[in-house]
Amino acid sequence: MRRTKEDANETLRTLIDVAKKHFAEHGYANAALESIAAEADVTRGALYHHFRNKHGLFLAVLESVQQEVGERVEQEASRSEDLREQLLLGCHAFLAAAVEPDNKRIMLIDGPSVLGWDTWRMLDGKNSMSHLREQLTLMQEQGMFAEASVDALASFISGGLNESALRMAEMPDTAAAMEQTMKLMAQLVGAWPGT
Amino acid sequence: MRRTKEDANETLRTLIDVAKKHFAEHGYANAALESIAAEADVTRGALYHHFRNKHGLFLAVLESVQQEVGERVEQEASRSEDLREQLLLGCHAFLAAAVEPDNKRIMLIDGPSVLGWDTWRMLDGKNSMSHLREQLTLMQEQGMFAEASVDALASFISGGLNESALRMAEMPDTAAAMEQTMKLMAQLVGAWPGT
DNA sequence: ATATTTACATACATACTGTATGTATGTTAA
DNA sequence: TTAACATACATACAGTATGTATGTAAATAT
Repeated sequence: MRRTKEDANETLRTLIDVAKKHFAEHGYANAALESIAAEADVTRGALYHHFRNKHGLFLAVLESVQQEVGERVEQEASRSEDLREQLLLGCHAFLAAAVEPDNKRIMLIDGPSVLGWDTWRMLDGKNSMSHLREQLTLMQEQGMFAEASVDALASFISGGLNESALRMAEMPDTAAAMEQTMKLMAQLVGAWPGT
Repeated sequence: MRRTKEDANETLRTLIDVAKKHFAEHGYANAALESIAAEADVTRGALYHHFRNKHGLFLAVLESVQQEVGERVEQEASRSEDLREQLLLGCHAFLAAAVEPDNKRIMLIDGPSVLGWDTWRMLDGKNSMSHLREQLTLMQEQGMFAEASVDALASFISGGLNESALRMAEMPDTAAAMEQTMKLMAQLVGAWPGT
């Protein structure tokens, strides 16, 4: 039985991967730890060895998802030197990542419900949300978004993007939906007074 | 035992009210039907007589909440003749309603997770969301929001408002938070090209 | 080489949902 | 007016999922 430390890390990652799939597919509530463990070729005992409880497992999954999405956003945004373009590229990357079935439900739907909004927000703050706020702050320092509160703006945009992603995911032509949403974002960012 | 039809209606409404409280306080997952039934002075048998299952009870609760919020939004919006003002008044009413602890979690957090986003969206579409879309359509017919897709815009604003409400609810000074958010909304709506 | 910790498995307790069935009361129609 | 039926519950039970306590073999530390 008992394996080496590396093997343990592998089962841990396997558990996260399998759990991610199950959470995305069935939702948090309907994902059974028994099934997850079985598909990872361990028993629930192993799962409870690596994670405190179901919440802990979900937290690990969400962290992994958010980190990956955050990296994609940052990477795409960095392809431009223009602040406004950076923001738009970042939003595009976020939307593209968020509509993926594996990410959608975990990030946007079950996340706040399972962990509570404040915890979810803290996690989000360590990833995509923090980039957004930084970017908006920079832009405001350049005179954009005149008197607006950056925090309020960041929340609004973040929520708007989330809901847009969910809408996009339900539409038959995702590409067209993306274009609609990005055109809207461009108008929004471009039209702001004090630009 | 057995009561009249009116008594039955009363227990039904009591169940919804008590359930609303429990769902808001503990969240859907941690609200026990046993406790809800007990506080309504019936057994779970009565609950299962009136509702198909826990989802059914939650659905009834959410419908009640959304309808009430929708009415408040519509009423406030109707206090002006100006399309833009109507929109802002409606948003203000929505935010005011959404930050209330009893409504927040049910509407904005657990709703999509418990019922699935599509079902939640359908429900939302019968209430606040439909008003928003109608309003935006009217405004676009007057030349506002030039080329933007009304659907995409409605989703974005709706999501933005939801997230803003959640942020506001966490802030110590809700009134100040409301002002920030409304100033932002006003700028957003006022600054749009094609106005 | 032995002790101890680690990485699991197994067995069990608990809690909650859902269902099946029972029962008393209201309702309706002959 | 009463018999037949429907309604509004209560009670008891089964199923399922989480979580916990304990056991065990292998790896690691001493």
